[in-house]
Amino acid sequence: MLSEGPASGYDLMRRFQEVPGAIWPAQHPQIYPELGRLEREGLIEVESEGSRRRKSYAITDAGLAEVQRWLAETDVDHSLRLQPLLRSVFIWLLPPEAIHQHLQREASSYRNLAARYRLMAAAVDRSGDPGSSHQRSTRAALEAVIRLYAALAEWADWAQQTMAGHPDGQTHR
Amino acid sequence: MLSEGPASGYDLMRRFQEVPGAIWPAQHPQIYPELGRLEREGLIEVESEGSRRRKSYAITDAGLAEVQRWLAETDVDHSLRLQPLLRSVFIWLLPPEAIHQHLQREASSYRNLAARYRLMAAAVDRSGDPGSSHQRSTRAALEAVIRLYAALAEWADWAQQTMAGHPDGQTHR
DNA sequence: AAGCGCATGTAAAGGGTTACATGATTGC
DNA sequence: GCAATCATGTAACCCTTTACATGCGCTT
Repeated sequence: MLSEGPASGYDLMRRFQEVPGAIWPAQHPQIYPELGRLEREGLIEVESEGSRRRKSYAITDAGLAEVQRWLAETDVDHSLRLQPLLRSVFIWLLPPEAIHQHLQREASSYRNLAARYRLMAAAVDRSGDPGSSHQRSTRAALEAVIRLYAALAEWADWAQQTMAGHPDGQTHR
Repeated sequence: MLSEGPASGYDLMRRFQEVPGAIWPAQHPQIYPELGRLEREGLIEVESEGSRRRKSYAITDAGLAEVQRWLAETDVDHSLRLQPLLRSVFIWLLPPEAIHQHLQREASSYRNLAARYRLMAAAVDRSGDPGSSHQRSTRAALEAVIRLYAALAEWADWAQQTMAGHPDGQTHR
């Protein structure tokens, strides 16, 4: 994240509450030790110190090279380790009414989330520096989040149909 | 997973290479200690011992109640902590050709994955006990995986358009 | 002077992966 | 007898979360 410009641990913490945090949450107990580690490894450096003990870090050339190496050379992990999907595997253990209710709520959560990120995307589209690569990356990530939540919303509707009452109906054990 | 019937650690390990493993991978070093822990807590019990030290576990009433409690009472985690999305946030650090290539490959990976799970889904649809709740749950989880990979494939195509050449073009720093 | 938000840390515990390690049975 | 597969485990390490803990500076 420091490749976008210098920042303190506190700055990063707040940034993690916005776009990147939607995708990869992190809180301060993870951030501060990691900044220390990266500094020891020479991938980032203290760029300035401010009031209230504030330390601002900047990425080094070695750090930038390492990010680029990671992006270009490491294998992509395509697994979908999503808790709602795990739940869906075992949802049959609940009584039919509870299944119905659960999927209903899920569908509505997903639609809310999709709407929230659509707003964020609109804000990005409006705000400055519209054609920069960095901006377009952020926008692309947001687009993925929007599409995935939309897909999950439609899936929850579909699942409700599929799980719904049936002739035979083995129920919840 | 033992709510579907008794199984040994080895059985579970293999099952994790199939449908549940697509969603929540786990390997044997996680499985065996966990079986020990669950047994100590009375949520599962040794149902039988076979040759080659094989121990088959079955879920207890307390265990079943605990799964149901988890499904019904705990908050759902809706975050999308997906590595490809994290990568997309920083992809602008690569040169345009590399971005193009990366997104191209991603799109193709997602289409392959979607196709693979469509086959699995077809196998489930064909195979026995077609209307059972358990079967329908598995099928629903597979449907989610298929739809998500399909959505990611289309997103990668879209992102390629969006990231592609532009008048201004701040490039990779 | 009190309270808020800025700012940084540590400790303990849980979850997950990789590597190391071994024993038992079956089929060729 | 040998290889493959069944079957189970441990150790070390990394990542993440929750809880505990503290100090600084501005505003009212």
